Amino acid sequence: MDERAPGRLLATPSWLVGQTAVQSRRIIGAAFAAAEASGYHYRLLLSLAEFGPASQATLGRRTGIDRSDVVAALNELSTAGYVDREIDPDDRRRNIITLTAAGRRQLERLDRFVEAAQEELFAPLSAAERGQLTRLLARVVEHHAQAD
Amino acid sequence: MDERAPGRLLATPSWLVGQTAVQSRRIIGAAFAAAEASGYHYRLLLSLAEFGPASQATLGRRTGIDRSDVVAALNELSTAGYVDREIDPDDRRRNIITLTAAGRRQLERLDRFVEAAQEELFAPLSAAERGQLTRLLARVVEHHAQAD
DNA sequence: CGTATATCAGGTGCACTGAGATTT
DNA sequence: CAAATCTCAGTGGACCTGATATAC
Repeated sequence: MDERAPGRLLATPSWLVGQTAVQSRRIIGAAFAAAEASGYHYRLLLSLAEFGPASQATLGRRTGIDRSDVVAALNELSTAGYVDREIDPDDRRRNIITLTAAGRRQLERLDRFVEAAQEELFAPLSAAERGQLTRLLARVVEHHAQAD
Repeated sequence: MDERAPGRLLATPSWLVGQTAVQSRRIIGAAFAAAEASGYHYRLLLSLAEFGPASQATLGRRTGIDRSDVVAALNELSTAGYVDREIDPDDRRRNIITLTAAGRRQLERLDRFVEAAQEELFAPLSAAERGQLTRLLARVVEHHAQAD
């Protein structure tokens, strides 16, 4: 029984990226599920920690999460007590989302999961190679982020 | 309005991989949809072209597609006339899937889409850098393929 | 007025799970 | 018997669309 992948797939970067993303979701998704969190939660908490309070629309643009999913994820984060949501008095269309102390602690927990997941996912690569990979992909991602 | 992504995300390889995969699906998915195809179709046709006729279980293992999705995708490929499906006389549990001439032509069409998509997706990278990226990711994918 | 924001309802592609029927 | 194969029904997370109400 031959289970090799087709050689042309193994030479196609877009397929390799997709397969790596699958592994990534398996590893990180399991850890996040155990913490009753999600990738959306992590991205939102991270953005709030780095840039401070923001409106939902801004959070969506910063994290690449759809406006519609931002609503749902913030509902969950809010009922868990990780963020506060209040109307902006200067522009009553907006909600101002603020990270709570509990939210900061949750982010630190999730950070450890993410850290461990990198280790597992990129186990075959040296630190220098991981740096290479990160720089190459960052250029690709930034290139497409500008085209919108 | 600040729309920068959090710096820690841009330094997290698993997130970069995921974002690149999203762009990849956008670009290739659109082309495949126009050809009434899918990523599953491409992978299956490619595997058949490289290794010849195979059972559905073998196809699933080679392409990383779930046995359940192999059934559905082959239904579509079969009604489109791109593959033949017949019972293996030596083991009547198995179906032997064979690529037709039309399937080979369809694969060539899809190949051109995939080729063009690589160009668009990895536009900011030189040929040498794309080679680097491919080699790094191939090692990651093969590492996780062995662990099953 | 047009634009931006927040919300809700739904749709899709992809990976996956569980169960059943058949054959080895 | 156990194990493998094929099939079907359904789940779930992530991404995306369209429509609505409100405020600027």
